Amino acid sequence: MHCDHTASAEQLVDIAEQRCRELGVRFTPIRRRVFELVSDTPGGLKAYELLDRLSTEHASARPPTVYRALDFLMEQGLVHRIESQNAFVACPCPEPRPDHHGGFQLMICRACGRVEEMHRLEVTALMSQLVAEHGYTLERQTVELVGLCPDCRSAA
Amino acid sequence: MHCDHTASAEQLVDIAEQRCRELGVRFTPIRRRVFELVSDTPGGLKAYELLDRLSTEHASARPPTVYRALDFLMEQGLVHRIESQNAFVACPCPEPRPDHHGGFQLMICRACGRVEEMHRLEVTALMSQLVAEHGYTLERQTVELVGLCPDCRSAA
DNA sequence: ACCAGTGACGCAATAGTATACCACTTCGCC
DNA sequence: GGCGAAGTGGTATACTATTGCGTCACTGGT
Ligand SMILES: [Zn+2]
Ligand SMILES: [Zn+2]
Ligand SMILES: [Zn+2]
Ligand SMILES: [Zn+2]
Repeated sequence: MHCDHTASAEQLVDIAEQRCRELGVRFTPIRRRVFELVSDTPGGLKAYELLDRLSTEHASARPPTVYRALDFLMEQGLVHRIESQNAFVACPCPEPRPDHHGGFQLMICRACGRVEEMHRLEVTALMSQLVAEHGYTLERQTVELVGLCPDCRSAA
Repeated sequence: MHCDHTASAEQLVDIAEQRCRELGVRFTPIRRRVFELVSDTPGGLKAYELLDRLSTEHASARPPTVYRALDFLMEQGLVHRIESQNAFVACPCPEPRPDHHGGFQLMICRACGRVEEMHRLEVTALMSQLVAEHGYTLERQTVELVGLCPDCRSAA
């Protein structure tokens, strides 16, 4: 039920490559590099920060370059968008599943920017029930929880 | 526990005015008009749409004009931001409370754009528990649920 | 090996969202 | 009336994201 989310950035890249092969989609050098950069940044990366870093080694990079790569990675469920911050974070799951795609929760430290991802079925269940009470169906959930992480809390 | 959310736009404006008086903050003509425009739009309004509408009657309106008004209204809890859409929606609560401020959930129809607001304590409780298990504190939650409303579902 | 079809990329322009800054006015208070 | 704080006008700019089009590279079938 819980996957462990302890994979290193390198491991995530290997897993992503493997996964793309299985799905028959192309993990091109640009996509790979973008995924590496996002994976290396625990707090998530803004698109133009990403562009800056990518530019240093890939001079022809432009906004569409990074947005296209991010769109691809999001479609594969390898990267998620943090809506409340216009930022992008790598999915830490070693084995992203389809049901996970629209059903994860992010926990964000407002002090240090750490982001942790959860995918708790109870949350999805509660949300489904909630919307059902109003006659809605649930297709996608955005859940972003902002607070203080243990480290920052004890520092304060 | 549940407030009814059936107030008309006019009623919401009156309530907001009353509320600002109580709090000792100024419900200026610009702020009032922005709140009216947002309240009149059930699916929420984008900032520049709002600017367009405001401009027709208030020629000197500029982006800062509307963002300042929106910031004020959000501080008072009269308007919420829909993070996943860069849009703003009026809080339908006749009596917004402080605990409500960071603890509401939005249900959004992807077909017609309707937005309904809920503030269910069970959700906040579950989120608090969830983050507590990871040692975090919870200060603010963004919960946006996208799906089909009853009308759009039966139409499909 | 050849070719057509598709998808990825390079590149320029533009659309859309939000803030910084400074001057001036209005308000509430003394 | 004088004062400080808050609100507004106005300009500029920063930040975020998409469109459109031409070209190139990979893929699959022949
Ligand atoms: Zn996971
Ligand atoms: Zn922290
Ligand atoms: Zn309410
Ligand atoms: Zn609908």
